[in-house]
Order: sequence, then C-alpha cells, then structure tokens
Amino acid sequence: MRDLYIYNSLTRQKELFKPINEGFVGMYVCGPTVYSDVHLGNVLTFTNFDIIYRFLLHLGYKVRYVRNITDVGHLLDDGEDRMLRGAKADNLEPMEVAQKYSNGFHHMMRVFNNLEPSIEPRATGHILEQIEMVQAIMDNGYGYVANGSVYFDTIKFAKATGEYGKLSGRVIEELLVESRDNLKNQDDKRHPADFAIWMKASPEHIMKWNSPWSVGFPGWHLECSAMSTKYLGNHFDIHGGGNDLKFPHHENEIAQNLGACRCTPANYWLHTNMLLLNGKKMSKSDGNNVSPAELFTGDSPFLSKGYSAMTMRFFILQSHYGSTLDLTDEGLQAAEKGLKRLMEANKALQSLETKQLDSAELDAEINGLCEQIYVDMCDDFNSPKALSRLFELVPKINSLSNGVIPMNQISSASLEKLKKVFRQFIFDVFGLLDDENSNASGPLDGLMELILDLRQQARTNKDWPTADKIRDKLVESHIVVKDGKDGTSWSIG
RNA sequence: GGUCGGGUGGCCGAGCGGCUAGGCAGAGCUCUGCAAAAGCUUGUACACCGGUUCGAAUCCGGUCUCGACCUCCA
Repeated sequence: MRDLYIYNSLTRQKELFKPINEGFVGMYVCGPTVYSDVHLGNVLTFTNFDIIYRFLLHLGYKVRYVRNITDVGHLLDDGEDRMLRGAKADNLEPMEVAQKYSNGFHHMMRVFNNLEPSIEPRATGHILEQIEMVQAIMDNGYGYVANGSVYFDTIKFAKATGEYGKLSGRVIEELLVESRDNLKNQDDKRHPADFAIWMKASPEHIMKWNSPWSVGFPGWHLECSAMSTKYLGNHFDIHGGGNDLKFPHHENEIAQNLGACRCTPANYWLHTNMLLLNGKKMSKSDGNNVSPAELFTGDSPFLSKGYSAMTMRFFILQSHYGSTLDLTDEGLQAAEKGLKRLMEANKALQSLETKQLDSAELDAEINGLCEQIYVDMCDDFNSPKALSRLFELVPKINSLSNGVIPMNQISSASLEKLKKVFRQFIFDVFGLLDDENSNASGPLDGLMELILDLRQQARTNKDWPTADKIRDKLVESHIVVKDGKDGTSWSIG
C-alpha cells in the first residue's frame, strides 16, 4: 500500500499514517446534533470526511467509519437541551425531533453523494455505555458527584496526568486563573474547567434515564467517548471533526477516555476547517448563513442563482479540508463551469479508442500526471492539487478527442490507465455525479426535438430569419440552443 | 487578554527554499450563416520592513491586518 501522510492536530505535524492493524482503519467522526435543519457548514465537514473515507477505501483499506448522531445532552447556553428546544419549537416529542432532523440530514448527505458511514450510533441508544463510562471515571478518581450530577475533575486530571490541553493548546495555569472570576457562576462545579458527564434532570425535563447518581442524562462530550470505544475499541486510528469541536469537545473527550481507561482514544486527530461567508464563519445563530435549500434555489441575498449539490461538492474539492473555505457567488459560478468542463472532458475521454500498442509520445506525461494524483492525495488528502492534475490532462484529452493530437501518440495501455484514473477519481474518490445525466426533462425532450428539427429544416433552406426567431424565442423561455458539429443541443438556463 | 491559523494575480484557491498548480473571469485564435456553446493558446502574484542564503511567496525577526477557538455551533 502507498505511504499516506496525514496532518495530525495532536502533534501539529504531518505524519506517516500507520494503522494499528495492517490494512484496517478505524475512523470516528463527530456527527451532527439533530435539533434543526443541517446547514452548509455541516455539509462541508461531512463531505470532507467523505472524501477522506473514499480515498482510504480506494487505497485498499478496510475502513470502519463511525459517525454518531447526537440526540441528547447537547445543551444550549441557558442549560436547555437542544433537542427539547427543538421539540418546543415544532410542538413535537424530542424523539420526533431527532427523527425528523436525522431524516433531513440523511437526505442531504445523499444529495451531496456522501457514502453512509459503517455505523451511525445515537447517543440515546447508548445510555448504558455512557453510565458505565461515568462509573469508570469515578472509579479512577476523576469524577465527583454534586447535587446528583457528576462532573469530570479536570484540574485533578490535568495535574495527575499532564494530558489536559495538548490537543487545543490550552494551558492549565490559565484555566486556574480564570476560575476566580467565573467560579460564582458555576453552581455545582468545583472549577469552571470541570464539565458535566452526567446531569441530573429537572422535573420538567423529558429526556431522562435512571442512573446510580440521579434520574438524568449524559453530558454532551461523553457520548463520543463511549460510542467510539464501543465500536472501535479504546484505541483506534483516526478521530475527526470540525475545527470548532477541538475545544472543549475533543479535549474533554480525550480526558474522558484517559480518565476511564487510561487510553488515548485516537492516534490521529483530523480537523476540517470552517465554511466562511463574507469572510466570516458561516453560522446559523447570527444569520450569516446560506442553507442547502437556499443554495439549490438561489433564494438568498448572497446568491445570484441556484447551484447544484455537485457544484458545491466541486467547490469543496477545490480547497484543502484544513483551510477555511469562503463561499461566494463568484466562486460557485467558477466551480459550476469547472465541474462541467471536467465532466465533458471525461465523457470525451471515455469514448476515445487507440490502436497504438507500443509506447508513444504522450505516455510519459500522462502516466506522470496520473501518478501525481496519487502522490497528491497521499499528501494529507490534497484534493485541490489532485484535481488540478486532472485539469492539466483535460487539454490533452480534448486535443486527442478533436483530432488536434493524433491518437497514435498515446498507447492503448496509457489510454486505458487514463480512463481508469479519471473514472476512479471523479466518481469513486471525489464522489462527483454528472448533473447533466440526472437532468432528464421528460416531456420537454420530445417537444425540443420537434422544435429543433423544424429549425434545422429552416437552416438547411438558409431561412435564417426563421431559424433565429426560434432560437431567440427559446432564449426568452430560458432555453439555450447550441449548434455544434454533430447537430444541435439545448440546455435550460 | 490567552491559544491557534491566515494574508498569493480581477475573483476563488494550491504550493511553503531553486522546476514559479488549477478553476473562473480577461485577451488572442479556431469552429460557426450570424450568434451562443465548445476547444486551443496566453498575460498579470505572493501584506509590509529587515535578516539568513548563491537563491525566499516559501526559513528567521519585527510591523500591519484578517479569522477561528477560549464551555452554543461542523
């Protein structure tokens, strides 16, 4: 298998990826909290991990990809559970809220052509495991009970292990200093850096379970520790998530795992960066936001028109997962055209044939670029660079296709390899779909065939006024007519 | 305030010591009844000031500036 290098957030450097078990990868990615519709930021994160997952599969790894669904315990500022807030807003049971938005999330993942994870556990389905983990943390002396809730003793843990803050770069002394001002706001906690691993529920709280400490519910960070351990073991290969989860969520997750079993959960931590809009983080809470629905329809002050999910996916591919991505209308337009160009080139490529059996002039360059695509992807999943290689090949393909370069300048072996690399990277690794194919227009097709046939007759008779009238009227109806070498095609837009 | 990451051509976005990606837009050309579409070719760049080096967008120091996180967020 090829050498794969991954930027590890934990060590802040690129490292050679060495799986714990040869040929196998265990990967855990923090999934969404299903209390409202997914937004494009979520899409960015999960699409980035989808590409990572797909490439690992492509390299030949057997991957167990676990991505959770948070349906309890993720609290708002005022202490209200996100799920309950959602339930009140929609007048639904909490589990109806979870189901509704899980469905929406799954639908959107499919629209963006993200593969399903191997296991998608829910927090509410793993209450027992979470209670057991709280107990293990207590047994190791890193938890304390206060008023029915259980808190993780961050300070004690930090002092005993020296492990707290490594991922996020927090300094424990600063946490201590901070405490003096903030302590009065923290009811039961001994220290503001402590965090709840089990919360006692108030009487009106609906989502609650029995536990040794109280009728309550698990803390938000706990579910990921418990579920990753359950499905991947207490030590696995990759843990991923959005950058904004690095602290406190992932830091606390590590603390919990260490606190429960003295085991660092993952060898490699991957963090995707944020989606920006107007240079600022896209965020539902402050309105700096474009929803997937708005993206598709174009019904947003930030967009001039609608864009397909594949355009967005291509847009995502053009930047590295570790960099912020600034969503702009102009950027999306560029992506839309770029995607089309790539797809057209691939279509042309797949229909090329050559009888050249010996090696030929173009072979070295083409094989070199094909190889580079792998090198780029193995360098911390550098999809923009890999994509650029594909685009470097496009002029060659088009020139072969339209006869500017004769077909005997490429050997059949190289041509087959090129075809395969294009197919595999565009569809299998990058997960792009051809929008054109899914755009079948039903009854319009027959109608357009008739109209274009009439126009062709006029053109054959050199009746330009009639031919142009048809074309102009169609443009008014947002149908563009394109006269090509092999007949006339049309498209909506 | 603390921690971290950025500032690259008109826009987006890679590269991170020499070989100066790529997409879009622009320009030229080809095709075409005209147009559109498509294709081919192609220019402009590394926030600022010092330093290290034979050589820096890339390393070091400083300045300005933007953003993320610091218990709501993917």
